[in-house]
Amino acid sequence: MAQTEERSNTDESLREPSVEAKPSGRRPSMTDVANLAGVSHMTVSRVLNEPDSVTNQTRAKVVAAIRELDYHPNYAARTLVTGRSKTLGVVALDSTLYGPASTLYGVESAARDSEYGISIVSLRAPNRQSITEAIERLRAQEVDGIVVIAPRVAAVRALQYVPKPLPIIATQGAPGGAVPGVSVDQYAGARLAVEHLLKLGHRTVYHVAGPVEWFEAEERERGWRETLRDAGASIAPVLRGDWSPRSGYELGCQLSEEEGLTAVFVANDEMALGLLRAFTEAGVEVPRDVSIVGFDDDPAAEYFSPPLTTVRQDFIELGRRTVTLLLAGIEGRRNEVLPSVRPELIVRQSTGLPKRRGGAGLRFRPTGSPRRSPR
Amino acid sequence: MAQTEERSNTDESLREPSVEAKPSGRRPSMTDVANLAGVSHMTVSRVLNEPDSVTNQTRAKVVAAIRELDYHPNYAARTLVTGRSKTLGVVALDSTLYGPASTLYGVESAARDSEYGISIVSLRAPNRQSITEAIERLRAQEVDGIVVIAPRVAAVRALQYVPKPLPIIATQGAPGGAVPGVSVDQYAGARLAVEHLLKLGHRTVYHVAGPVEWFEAEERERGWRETLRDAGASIAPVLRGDWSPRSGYELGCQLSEEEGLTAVFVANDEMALGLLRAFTEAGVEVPRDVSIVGFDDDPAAEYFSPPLTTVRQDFIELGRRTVTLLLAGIEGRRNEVLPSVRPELIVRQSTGLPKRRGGAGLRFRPTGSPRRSPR
DNA sequence: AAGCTGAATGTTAGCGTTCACACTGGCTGA
DNA sequence: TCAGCCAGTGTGAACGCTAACATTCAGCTT
Repeated sequence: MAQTEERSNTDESLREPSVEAKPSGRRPSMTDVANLAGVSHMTVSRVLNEPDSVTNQTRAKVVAAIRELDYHPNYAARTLVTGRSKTLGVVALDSTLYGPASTLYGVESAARDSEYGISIVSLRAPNRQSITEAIERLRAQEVDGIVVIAPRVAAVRALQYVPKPLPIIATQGAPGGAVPGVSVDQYAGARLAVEHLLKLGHRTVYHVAGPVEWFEAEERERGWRETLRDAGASIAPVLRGDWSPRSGYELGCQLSEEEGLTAVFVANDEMALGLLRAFTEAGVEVPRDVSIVGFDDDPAAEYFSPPLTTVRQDFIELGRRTVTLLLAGIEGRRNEVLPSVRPELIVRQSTGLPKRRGGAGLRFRPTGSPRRSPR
Repeated sequence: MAQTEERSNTDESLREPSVEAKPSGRRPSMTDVANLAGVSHMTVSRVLNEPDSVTNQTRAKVVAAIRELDYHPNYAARTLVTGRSKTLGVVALDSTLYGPASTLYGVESAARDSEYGISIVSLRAPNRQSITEAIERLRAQEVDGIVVIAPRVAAVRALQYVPKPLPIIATQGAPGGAVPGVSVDQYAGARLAVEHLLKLGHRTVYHVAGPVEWFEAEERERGWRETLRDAGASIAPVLRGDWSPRSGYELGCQLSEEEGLTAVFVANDEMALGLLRAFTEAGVEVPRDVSIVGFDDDPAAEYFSPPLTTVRQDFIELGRRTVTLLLAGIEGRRNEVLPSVRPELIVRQSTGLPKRRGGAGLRFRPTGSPRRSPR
């Protein structure tokens, strides 16, 4: 009864509006809408995809029918026939860090504005196989393009093995690399940080870098190194962490024993927090004894002790540009180039004038409670 | 030339193995595999979906053909006919916070293990309309079920308006609520925190709660309140933040002026950081003057100044159980109940014995004056 | 007035799967 | 011996959509 399969073959009167409602129990299809509106399913399709090719009057009827039935197009069917899913894949590594999480948010937001959905795959291990596997997985889901928020050198190298010409893009990727990328200008950000320190009068600046193989880490390090070089300052050996507060802490313990240290540029805020902690424990006071600059402007950075001077990256904008570029690739407009996003220095209280020259080594403090300021 | 469209119509000899390879330029289809293996497309389908219903020999041939052509099934076609996409939708609010980001990671990881993909939609505003819209969006993408990592009361209420019986589940949702949910036992976590403080000798504990409308906030508050009540302690009015460090800071400024305050239970680590900062600025020393306990165990908490005593939630496990429950719903095994995840107290250095009885108001350095005002 | 044009709409044939059923043919049991 | 069965396989028809082509018919041109 519910199904009316025995519709007569001589159906001239079929095109009466409202005849033949949707068989209840199933989601309404384009044909159901067409029947209700008294048009062909193709007209419904046109109303959805190229509304201008349909009369105002017809369109109104169809729109009304769509509303009445609460019709939603079936993406699977559309994908099957067009070969496009209107979905972007995102490969994320370590998405609990502030930076990647924000970038993901920016990407999602921008994709939505362009009517694209987002499928996400996290990486378990940051090796090439894992990346290849993630990409395969997304390909199987028929994504139209892929964003990689795992800007490691190895990752990008792995991308080159992607067999089919699936548009792919890396955030914070190497500018001019084999895989197109959009990035915040890490190099410029690093320069901002180091120049700030130099301007305050520090004679040189130490650097706690991110892990090797990460483009961001490399660019920040390069910015640091070249700024120092340009200023004729001496260049201390680089210390290398893994972005985590823990690694910052461990490196901080080392640094607190370093003679003559007055300023550190740390490659992200999380590590800077670890450094701060290590210095506090060692009785090194920031910024009195040592100035610290971070990177990212994690919302927490403002509440560190002391509030952290850092370089702000606009991750949302980064996500937005990434999607713009990827969609350009998908729609065939290759080779579009977007300028990198400018970072911004946020000066807070973790930086100050260098300690007066000739002071004692850092690890020697006046006896007594090391934390209490002499008041 | 590349395309071989003119394949003859009289193709009786077509079923010869290896005759008629896939027309290059297109992704191989099931039929291409079938032709290569000398079987029907249906046999290929069976090899993929119910391998046991096929002879070893046949299966071997088919598998070989699949390998040779590097065949991957077309999910869109499968989804179209089965009505299932093997994709889970995730609605996330504020996914740059540590908790939600970790949960997302746990969900993704668990979904992958069950061969499900993840589509994500972020919420712009935390209102009901936005949630409904997000769910609509995911429904359009034909997800098989939805996880909501935005455990607000309003959100869950919105879920009840979901028209079709789409399995839906909320992390950290109300146990026994209208929408099923899995959660870390927030109530127990709060008890852990407050009992710890009480055991140290604090006569009462203040509470900085999360925003109203959040289940987590409510449960933590309830745990705090009941523990205090059970201990016969007095209950101070609740302060309410929005999870952000900034709100913690603002509330901390207020609290630092509070007479008789010796212990605070803060509903998450980010706000606790803000509190710490406010106290530091006000000259209130933690834990000497005031003890603080947070919630979540953000990896950064260990490096706060001082390192934060907090309640650890296993977000990964939470994500895992959420997916388990959701898949049970999808596969028709409704009403499955999973026990909540136990939280764990991590004692660090932000808690200690209460200030020696007596003592002036908090913003004054201890000078040995009696604390209990002889009222 | 006949023919042409082109905008608006309709018809048909897939896209690559799975589902429901039909067909084999070797084995069972009477 | 032969109906009956069952495991293994094949056939054809959906699923809901869009692409490509076909049709209609008002408004022109000639």
